[in-house]
Amino acid sequence: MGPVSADSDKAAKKTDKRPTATGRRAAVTIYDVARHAGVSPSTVSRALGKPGRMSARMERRIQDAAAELGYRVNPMARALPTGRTHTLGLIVTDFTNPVYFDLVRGAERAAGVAGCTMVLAESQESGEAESNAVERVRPLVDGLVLAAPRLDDEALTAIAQDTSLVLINRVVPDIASVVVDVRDGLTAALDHLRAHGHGSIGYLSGPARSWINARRWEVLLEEAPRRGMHVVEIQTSEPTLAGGRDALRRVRAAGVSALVAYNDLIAIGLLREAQATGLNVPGDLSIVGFDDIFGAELTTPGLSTIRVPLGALGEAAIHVLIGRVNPEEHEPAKTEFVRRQSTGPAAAR
Amino acid sequence: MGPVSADSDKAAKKTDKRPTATGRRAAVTIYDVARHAGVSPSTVSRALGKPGRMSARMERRIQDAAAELGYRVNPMARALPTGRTHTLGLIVTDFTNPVYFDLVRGAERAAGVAGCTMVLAESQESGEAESNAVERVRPLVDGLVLAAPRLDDEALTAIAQDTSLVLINRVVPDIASVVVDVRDGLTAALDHLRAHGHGSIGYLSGPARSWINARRWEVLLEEAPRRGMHVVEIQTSEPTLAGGRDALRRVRAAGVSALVAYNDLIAIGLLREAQATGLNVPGDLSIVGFDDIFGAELTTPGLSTIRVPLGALGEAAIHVLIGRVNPEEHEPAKTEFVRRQSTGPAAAR
DNA sequence: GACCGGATGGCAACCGGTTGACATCAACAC
DNA sequence: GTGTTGATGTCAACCGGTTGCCATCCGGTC
Repeated sequence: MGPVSADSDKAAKKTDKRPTATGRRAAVTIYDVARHAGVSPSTVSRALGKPGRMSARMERRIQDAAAELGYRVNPMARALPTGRTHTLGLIVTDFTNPVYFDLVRGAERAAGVAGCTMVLAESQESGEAESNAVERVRPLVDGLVLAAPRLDDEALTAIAQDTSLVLINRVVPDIASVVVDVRDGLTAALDHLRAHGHGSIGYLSGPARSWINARRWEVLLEEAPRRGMHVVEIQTSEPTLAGGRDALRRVRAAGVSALVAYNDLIAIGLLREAQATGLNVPGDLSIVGFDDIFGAELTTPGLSTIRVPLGALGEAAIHVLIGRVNPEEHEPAKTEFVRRQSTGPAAAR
Repeated sequence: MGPVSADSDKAAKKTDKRPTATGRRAAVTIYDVARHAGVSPSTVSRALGKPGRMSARMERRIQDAAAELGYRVNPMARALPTGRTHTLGLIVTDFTNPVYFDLVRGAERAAGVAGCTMVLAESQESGEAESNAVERVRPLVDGLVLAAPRLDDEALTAIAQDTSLVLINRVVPDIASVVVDVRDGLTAALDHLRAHGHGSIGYLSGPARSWINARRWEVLLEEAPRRGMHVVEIQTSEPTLAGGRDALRRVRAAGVSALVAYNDLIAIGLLREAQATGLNVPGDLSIVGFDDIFGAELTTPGLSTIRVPLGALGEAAIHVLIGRVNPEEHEPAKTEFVRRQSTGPAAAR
């Protein structure tokens, strides 16, 4: 399994000709393979990259030589003339947000299957940081996935000009994107709440720049009145546990009996703050989260939530990016209401 | 997504851009900058990379030209002659394990500060997948961080031969590593349990190949007897919620009154399974987790656990890797016992 | 005025692949 | 025998930077 030929000490001086910055040994190149197989480097390149261009015997011989020497192509060197790096970038807003766990995994798996490696960056919920992250990875990658970007349409369009781009949970004209259809899950949640006597619900909103936040609110605005329910938007300071906690005052002031939150973090934050102040969930207040992150089922009561297939979303984004799936053909993933114990009958008033 | 740029003949523009293989515009090169500034490409390279080698006036002029054209160095092209890619790799065992999210963030931040980008891969708790992941990213990176690797010492040593390597929570002779000192947190947890009358505790162990699992167990073996406490190892099938749930039978059979788990996932799994079968935590069973992941404080009762400074660990690994910190000088991060509600007085027997 | 040495910028050879164009050669038809 | 053709392998020119070495120019000194 050793990638280094046994006589390397004999040729130590020669191998040492190009020590890398870290003082490691230089890798085997196609020139080494070519010499070993008695052909020219270009022939090696073709034997390895363009099957069928030459006689099967020659091809075989070269492949054997390559295997014997433990040759591995140098992605950098390959990228230079071809312009293709076989690397894909994924930029998320916040690494520590559990929402992204599955998304990152889905993307990484799909990339791996396609023979690509992933570079990852974080935009920290800020447009500027996001822009920097994009600029940093851009020259390195064949394509880029932005999850719930905070940049405006114009900036995204400019990026798409120079780089293939796929957005997750964001729609911008002429840019490919994969989105999840929130209607199914949301209507199921509304039906569930109405069946339990909730006539007036609050929406704990997410970041103002978030397209998916606007989308979720929009669907609620359509669907709640259709069911004879009132719905109000309640601002949160940030899409985190703290943001949920801070919203309790406004929730109580709003006088709603049930809430749908922009995400599970907000929902959990609110849940715990409500309990801390002596409220009973779901007795006094029903709470529905969004995403079904790790942790949503750990709370007591378990958080009812609208599950988003995050892994599938990440995977789909990569498939669209590498052209395996036509963006128009890509069917939005479905959401699903997961009933746990944080929702129940509305308190008699 | 048309692959052809429409205006390729508008080369008279300020930034003349040629179409590339992917149909995107080619980036500005040092040749463009050189022409624009009226100097040779090598001079541009030096002006941008080796300050002080030339007159300040010339340097300024070239920098201005570069800025005006929006020049950005091509990392691939730079990597070829120098052998330095300014990219670092991080390989974790499982993306969806919340343990890693702070670690990834810490690493990514440290890398960003050092002007490096991160590539990320997952080894799925298997030595073979880990090996593949290493092979894939290796030619791409200047250095590699392996978090809790499952490969054996020999394989790791072989990797370190060709690539700078830093391990997290694993010690192998002659390979740099950053580890966390579990003794502080563990002894605090033991003291806490003993003070509550627990004389016999169980250790819910982690993966057999995990160095840090062995380490945690070893410290328990040393410290528990020293306090007059008995301690037994209780196997788990996997370091996940399911692994914790499955262990309940063995826990009951062992007749211990308190448990320390290899990680929080196992602890939470056990906690919930115990509750599901009617046990009271901490009334019948005290449980201590490990790591303090997101979610540990969400359970009811909140999980007492031994906090590991994950973010600092990831950051430290990168600092060691890029040589900012001498591995010998690096002081192990401290762990800390976080008392919540899953631990309490031992039941009278 | 001739000489000298440091500062400055350019030439050209890489790094490790890819690829269009071409040389070579055997087989085959005429 | 010659001409044609297709299959096969090589040559050499890139891709976009970096860097050792050399040419030039400048001011200053004897």
